[in-house]
Amino acid sequence: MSNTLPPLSAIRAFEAASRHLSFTKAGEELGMTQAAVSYQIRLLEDRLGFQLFTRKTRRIELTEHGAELASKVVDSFTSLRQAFEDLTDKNAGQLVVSSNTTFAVNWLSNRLVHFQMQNPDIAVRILPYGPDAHPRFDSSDVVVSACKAPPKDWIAHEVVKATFTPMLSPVLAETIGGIKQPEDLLKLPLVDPQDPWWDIWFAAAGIPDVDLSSYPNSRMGSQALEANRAIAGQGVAILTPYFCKNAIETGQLIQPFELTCRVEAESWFLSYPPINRTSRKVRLFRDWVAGELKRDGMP
Amino acid sequence: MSNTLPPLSAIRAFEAASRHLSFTKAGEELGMTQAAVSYQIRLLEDRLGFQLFTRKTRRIELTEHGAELASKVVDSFTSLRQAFEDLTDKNAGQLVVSSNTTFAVNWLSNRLVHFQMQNPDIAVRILPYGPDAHPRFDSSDVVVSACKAPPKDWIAHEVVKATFTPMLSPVLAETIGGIKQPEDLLKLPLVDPQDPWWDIWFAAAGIPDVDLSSYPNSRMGSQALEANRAIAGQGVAILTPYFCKNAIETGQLIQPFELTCRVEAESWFLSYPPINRTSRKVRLFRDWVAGELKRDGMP
DNA sequence: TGACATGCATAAGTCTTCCTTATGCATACT
DNA sequence: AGTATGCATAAGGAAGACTTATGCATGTCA
Repeated sequence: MSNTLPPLSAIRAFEAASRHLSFTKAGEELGMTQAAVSYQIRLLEDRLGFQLFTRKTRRIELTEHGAELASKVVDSFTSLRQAFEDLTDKNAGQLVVSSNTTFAVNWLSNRLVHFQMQNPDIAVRILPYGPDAHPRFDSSDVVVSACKAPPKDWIAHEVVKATFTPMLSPVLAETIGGIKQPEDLLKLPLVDPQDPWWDIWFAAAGIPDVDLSSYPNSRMGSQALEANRAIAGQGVAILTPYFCKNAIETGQLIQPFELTCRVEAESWFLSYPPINRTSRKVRLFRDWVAGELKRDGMP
Repeated sequence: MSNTLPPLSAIRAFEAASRHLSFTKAGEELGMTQAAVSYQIRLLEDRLGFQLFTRKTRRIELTEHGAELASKVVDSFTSLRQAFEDLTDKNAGQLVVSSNTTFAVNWLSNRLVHFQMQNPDIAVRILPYGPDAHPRFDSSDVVVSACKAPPKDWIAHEVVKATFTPMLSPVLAETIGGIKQPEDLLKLPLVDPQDPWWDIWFAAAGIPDVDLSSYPNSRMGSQALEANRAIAGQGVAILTPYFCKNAIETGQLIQPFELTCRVEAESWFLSYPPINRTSRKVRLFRDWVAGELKRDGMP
């Protein structure tokens, strides 16, 4: 198959002209003048070496060859338009959020209903990714990731600062007569003792160089799971208080100390590439997240 | 369906890039640089509002959306290419000759075999048209018409001058003891007495204002038919000698007088639009016709 | 392990091509 | 007859496509 299609602008003009059987109307559809269409058609005819239209007075007719070509070209363009339309439709109506599991489970999951009720025309698809996976930067419209900085050039909004403090179930605390001092925590099992946050917190609490190497390693990697184990009384977890608000209010978890730490600049960021700045669905989602945070009294 | 396709050049670049999964290769195929492809893809991505390719190092991958779009776009372009290829193939291999019946029957029909033997790759299609019809200027590659001048701007070769003289079968001539003088013809029935050529010929023969109105009107309109009736002895026909050569040589017809007439400038012309000047099949046909004429001793 | 090759991104400048404007022509309509 | 409509054509202009040149990242090979 000789790969050399005639100039596409000429084909496009022909496609429209063959549908309208009028250069003038085709021009209108394509947003150009009659003369331009005429020029393009002639170009195509010269290129092919035969007439596509018969010029009657004030009227054009497809020639035999022209008619044959027209039907195929119109078909091709129809499916081409369909392809783009499908894509933009689907794309406009579907918001893909790549979020790490923690945020997805602790924050998004139980609020998303509100967003969907406010925006019934947008189907939200959450792609959660675990601690060892990477966000799907490419296939997502929006990414929520916990990191020090989102990809370069991306637009980023800080959602929640990654603070942390130990949490445990009141029942577990009672087993050792309550938690009075940080040291008390070491009497209990830790959920994911390998979490680097422990070192930082204990250091801040005045217990540097705590050795957690003897603790069994359960490596949960996601606050959602860690919180569940903590609630079940299986150990002490080190969690972000904001995400535990509900569990604390309902008495499932207690936060024994006010002291919270954070790794400098580490936060959850909602981010998206600049190209999405003007995207309706992205704007709506971003504003909705901001609103929710404000209601929670977040800065 | 929103009719606004993205720029076609961008779509074309995407189509090629998606097949090669390489901007460089796509550029080669399209005869442009890698930079140009990169530019067009970016254009398309900006327009659509999302990425089509993921840029890995020294490699690109289609995103989810990109892959979906690619399959459809490639399909569309494939059928588009196919459409043009079909057309040019068919067009290159098929020569459509619109010829008036006289020339088609008297000249083309029995010689065409030779042309087809010389050019087995070209399928000749003759569209004959009767005396009251018009040549199919549009749907033909070549037109053979009897007229004073072919369409303006067309390239025309005079094939046969439209000369004429009475012809009849020797049997019919014998019924009145042979044809000695032009007047003798009036003793016999005329095939198509309404043919204007009669007036002209009789006038040239020294018998002006001959009144043929009483003759039965059979209005054949095509020399082929008129010749047949003359051969059958049904009357005298006024024909072009060149087309009767064979019938005369075989004794089916006689030409009683040397006198031939013609209407000024009226001829059979082989003509075609300038666009076909370089067409192989048209060139071959034109040259073949010229060769045949030369063999017949025509100028 | 450093030198080189490969492939994409980007900026600046050029040049082509496409399009508009303006006009003419033929013809249909009133 | 006069006007409106539709296509053709020429000339000029503007948008955008493409090239050149360069940078960057990384894989490869001596």
